[in-house]
Amino acid sequence: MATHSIPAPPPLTAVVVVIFTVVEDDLHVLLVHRSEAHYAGYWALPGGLLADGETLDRAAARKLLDETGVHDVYLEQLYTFGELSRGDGAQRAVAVTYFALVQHEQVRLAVRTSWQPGWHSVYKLPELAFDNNAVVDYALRRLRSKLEYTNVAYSLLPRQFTLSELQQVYEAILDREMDKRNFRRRMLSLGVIKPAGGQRMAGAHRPAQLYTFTKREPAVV
Amino acid sequence: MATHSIPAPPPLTAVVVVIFTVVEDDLHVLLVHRSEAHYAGYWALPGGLLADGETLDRAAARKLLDETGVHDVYLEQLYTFGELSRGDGAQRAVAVTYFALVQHEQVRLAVRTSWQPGWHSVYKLPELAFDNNAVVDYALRRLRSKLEYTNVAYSLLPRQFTLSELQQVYEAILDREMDKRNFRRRMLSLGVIKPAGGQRMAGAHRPAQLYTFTKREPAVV
DNA sequence: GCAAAAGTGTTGTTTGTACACCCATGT
DNA sequence: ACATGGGTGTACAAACAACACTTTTGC
Repeated sequence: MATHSIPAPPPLTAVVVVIFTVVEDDLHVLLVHRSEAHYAGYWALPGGLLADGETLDRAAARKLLDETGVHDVYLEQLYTFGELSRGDGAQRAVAVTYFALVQHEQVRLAVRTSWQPGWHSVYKLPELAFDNNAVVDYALRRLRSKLEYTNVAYSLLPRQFTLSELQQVYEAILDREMDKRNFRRRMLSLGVIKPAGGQRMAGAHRPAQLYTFTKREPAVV
Repeated sequence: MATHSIPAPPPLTAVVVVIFTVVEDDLHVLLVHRSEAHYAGYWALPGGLLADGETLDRAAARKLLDETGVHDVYLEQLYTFGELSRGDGAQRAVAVTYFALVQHEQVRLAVRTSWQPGWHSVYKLPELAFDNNAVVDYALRRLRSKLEYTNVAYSLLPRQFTLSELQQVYEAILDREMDKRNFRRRMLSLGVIKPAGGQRMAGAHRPAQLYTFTKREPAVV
């Protein structure tokens, strides 16, 4: 318990980013390995302190760029955690969390021995540092909900894609199978995608039509 | 611009609460009058600094109790604002915003000459301090969306109420008129309310049946 | 008996879900 | 010719929206 005579310093402001990507029909999140004293040896979400003269959104974008090399992707503030247990043990911290959606083909993970950044399936996560498991759960709930009424999936796919690829992204995130015909009808009637004109020949089967998102920026549909 | 030699102190953590209530078919928000140097004379949302050893949720509940005397009402974190312009002009602040839903009959506003706390219609707000107009807009959007798929309205009504009273709350928040029959059917079939048994005799017309919320705690319906 | 708010049903439209077969290609 | 994934239509169910008259009371 704090005493009256020695007021605690004000909490630090940290920014934490849940970076999602879809790799081979499975939803993954980027984790780094902690070597600091507190929670050493645990996997954790990437994060860091807010810098001088930096807005929260810019700090989140900077962390994302540092870890993955990507920018201009979907990035949204999630929730701010202010549990007393947060921080390095001595100094308390308030953590403003964000989530981001990236194409894993565009990501170049830093190869720093100490951090070991890497993708982990959200459905098979280990016990993470702090309350990071809860943060991922929260991010996943938000992502699932946004997927239903926005075009956020644009940030997980290249400019052109097939309907099957789009459906695989939805299925990976929602963790359930969907009907091909209903999915196609819904995507087209909501106007989130439109035919791109080309085809993709891939393997011993009928070529697939290519589609693009009508907007590659956040939009409610 | 900050120099290299004199690092700015870390931002302070403030908590701001958008307190909504419905008064006579109109949605109101609680504002206080600023007398501090920065934005002196403007109306603003109630808020204050996070205290030592206090979680964000507790700080928000404390502010709510200080301003209104109520507790155990619906209170949800909204968004965290980290614009550089926030703060008292010298010291930067990060503002974690919350919104609360109260019955105005239960509120006892502090009568402090300097603050002049009072209810203002959200549809006729003046220009507020900082970006507080944007905060109220954001809170209103969130409230409207929650109203559609949760039972949050419980926090705006007494234990027993008539269907017309409930409908007036919905109409004040959504700012549109609704059909009596469809509204009644929906509320009952979703199971958010149930008949309380009694009636209310009020004026020269048929008495109204009383209802209660099946749960007076947050629930998704 | 009249004014005022409470209460009540039906119909059409839209949205969502379930479901099975043919098509174009490479080998 | 066959294996592979791409592409298409229909029928039922559920949810939602529009709409008007009768009931109970106080005065």
